[in-house]
Amino acid sequence: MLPIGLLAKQSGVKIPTIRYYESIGLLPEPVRSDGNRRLYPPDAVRRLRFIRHARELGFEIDAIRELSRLAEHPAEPCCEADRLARERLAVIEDKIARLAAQREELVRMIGDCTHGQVAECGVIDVLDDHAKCLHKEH
Amino acid sequence: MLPIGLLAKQSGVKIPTIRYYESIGLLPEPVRSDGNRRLYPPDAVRRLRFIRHARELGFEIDAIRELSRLAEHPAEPCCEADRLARERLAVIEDKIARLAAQREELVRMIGDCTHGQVAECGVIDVLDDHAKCLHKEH
DNA sequence: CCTTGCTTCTCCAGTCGCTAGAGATAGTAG
DNA sequence: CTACTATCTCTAGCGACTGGAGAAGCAAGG
Repeated sequence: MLPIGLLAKQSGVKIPTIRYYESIGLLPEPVRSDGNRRLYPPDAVRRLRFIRHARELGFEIDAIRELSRLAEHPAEPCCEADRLARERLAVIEDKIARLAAQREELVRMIGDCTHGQVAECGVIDVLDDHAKCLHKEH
Repeated sequence: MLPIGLLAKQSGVKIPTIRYYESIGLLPEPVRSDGNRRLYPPDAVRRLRFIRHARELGFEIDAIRELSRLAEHPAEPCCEADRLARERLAVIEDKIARLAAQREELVRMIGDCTHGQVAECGVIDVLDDHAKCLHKEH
């Protein structure tokens, strides 16, 4: 059985975050030692790594709730996992598209900067007048 | 002089957001009517559009504080505006890179899904074992 | 036995940029 | 005068943590 500090080290999830996950019910409450310290079974490391990995891929907590439930039930059909992954992919592609548009705009603004006074600055100028944008909507 | 609802319509910024901007000092406190309603001068529309535009490009409030200060002082050198824009650009490129890595990983996971049981699901499988990832760090 | 220093405990507040709601008042049209 | 709309203030909530205060447990050294 591991204390929380060791679990944090082995899973790569910080101690307060582990406690937070417990508080929102993403992790089950572990048993406690005589002195009220949390004690985790060895496979808690795997569970937490799973969660961390899913977070790194940007899955939201509620999605991870479902994903880790599925991971504990290998016999269930995986269509739900597939759906969640596709959903996440769609969100990512949307974000990338938005960021790419922002980047394009910013590059142009920066290129228009004369490095002189604000009055001639492409950056301030474009911000001041949306009509000078490439995209009507960002 | 415009009431807040009209300002909201003309600037594209919602009423509660306008009040929020005022509360954090991003917008100056407007004069009030006899009945305590906010009344804005016509150029408040331009100021708010500027802010909205900067937000659409992802600038943080503190950066916008500085940018709108600069916009009101055309004679100042614009190097600060330039710096803020470059900083924002760097953040965007970093985000895009991260998201692209996530996307790549997700596409691969989804491709590995057998559409059968969780036990053979690429999605759950990869989440479960970080070693199956393309990138050590996301 | 006592101290030192590390880990862990609980609880609460803060982050960012809004957004939503409650309940009260002002202004306008009929 | 009555509806109805617009606006007012204040408070709390979102998501996913993160940090701090202050107390208590625990192992090792003297």
